[in-house]
Amino acid sequence: MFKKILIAEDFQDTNKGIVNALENRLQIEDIQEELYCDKAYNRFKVAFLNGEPYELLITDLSFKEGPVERKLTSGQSLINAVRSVDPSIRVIVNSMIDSPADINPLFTDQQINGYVCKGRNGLNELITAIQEVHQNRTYVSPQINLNSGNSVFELDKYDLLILQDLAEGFTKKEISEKLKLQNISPNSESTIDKKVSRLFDAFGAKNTHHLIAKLIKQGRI
Amino acid sequence: MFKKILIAEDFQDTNKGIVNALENRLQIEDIQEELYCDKAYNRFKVAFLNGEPYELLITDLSFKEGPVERKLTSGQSLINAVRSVDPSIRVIVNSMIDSPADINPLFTDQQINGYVCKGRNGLNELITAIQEVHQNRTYVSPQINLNSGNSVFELDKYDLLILQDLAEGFTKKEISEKLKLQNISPNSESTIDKKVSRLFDAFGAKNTHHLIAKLIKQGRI
DNA sequence: TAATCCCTTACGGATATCTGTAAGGGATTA
DNA sequence: TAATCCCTTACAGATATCCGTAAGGGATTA
Repeated sequence: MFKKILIAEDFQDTNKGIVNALENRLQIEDIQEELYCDKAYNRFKVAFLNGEPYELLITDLSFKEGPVERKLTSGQSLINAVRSVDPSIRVIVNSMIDSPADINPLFTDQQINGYVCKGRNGLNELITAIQEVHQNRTYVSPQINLNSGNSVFELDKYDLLILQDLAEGFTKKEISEKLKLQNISPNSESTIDKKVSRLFDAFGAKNTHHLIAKLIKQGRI
Repeated sequence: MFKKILIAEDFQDTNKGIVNALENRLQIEDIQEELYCDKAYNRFKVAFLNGEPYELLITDLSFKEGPVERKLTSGQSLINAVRSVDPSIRVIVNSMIDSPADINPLFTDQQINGYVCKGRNGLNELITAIQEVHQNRTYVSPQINLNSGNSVFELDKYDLLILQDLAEGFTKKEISEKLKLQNISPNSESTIDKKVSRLFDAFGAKNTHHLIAKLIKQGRI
């Protein structure tokens, strides 16, 4: 079993719950908890440079703002940071997010080793995930697999780019210009129009207000 | 100190963190945890009818759907239910919600005794809250008091009526017609225009997309 | 009573949206 | 090569939005 684990989780109650479970149920020798991504990263780096690296990082995705200024503000950025120090570090994400659209990139882009969705069985799943990852397997909470079975319309990165800009009040003309500046193609106002109209059909929305409202309520934007 | 406490919290890791803290730091004799509102309510009711009532309920507000059908789906409904059994039960809410607009009604309408906002100091605050409530005082996480100093813009019922219709894809012309049919005044398209423009200023939104996105993300619609 | 303020409403102009049509280009297929 | 399909783009017209101006009416105040 792992001997040295680092936990990044900003809610104190959750944090303690995880630490207790790992101590009592897995007899991990060296567990360290941090409430800030930056602190977690520093601790990770120091341990690595001292030749006593952590073997596993368990991290939340969302971290509240605090009184301290933050460089790393999310689990995703923490993962990138620790991987730049130690590409072989294994990572389990423990978060309340349950949409496959958000979780898939963690595996494909960031190559995490496990994903546990917080919930009524979350702690048990986390224990299982740790055991699986220790055996060099990946783990995903079962309810995530089930959900992804539902043929939900998948929003790709391009869709999200547009939708997020619309939700922030940019017009399609402005979005078109932004895409051109970033050399992202396609980028014509007309194509953006078409893409969004297609999403109206896909989500049964009457207009942009409706579409954005639906998607935010579904937690997809 | 309280001898008998009931905890309703659906995230297993958080739940365990709270239970451990209460056992170790407050030496509560009888702590019971539940992952579902309905189960918490049943346990509460049985204990009350047996003449061994709980003295304190600690509950989250948001509870995930589960495999079991639920009657009570939120902390608010759980509080109402237990109060109908035992009006004197003391209640502390432990939630991640931090908007005064949502928290104030808990005190004014539901007369809870304490509110703890989950976060990096949440467990310490919860301990303090329990001690305060035991002394018949109320407790609110300090960051909430600070926030409530910010004069939050209040959306009245008329605003909400319009915003909800906009979020459902109705045009201002359609909303105007709906209001006329319902004999709600004012109802001209022009006035609706003005109301919404005023909300742009109040919330720093560039246009309707932006406004709706902001308000939904804030949980106000 | 007269002045003032605020809310409602109408109207108009500049933009933005939504939708349909059609042209051009790349990829696949016959 | 030719036919086909799909994606991108341009364009145009009907609506809808955003925003400013101004008129009318009710309530408050001098």
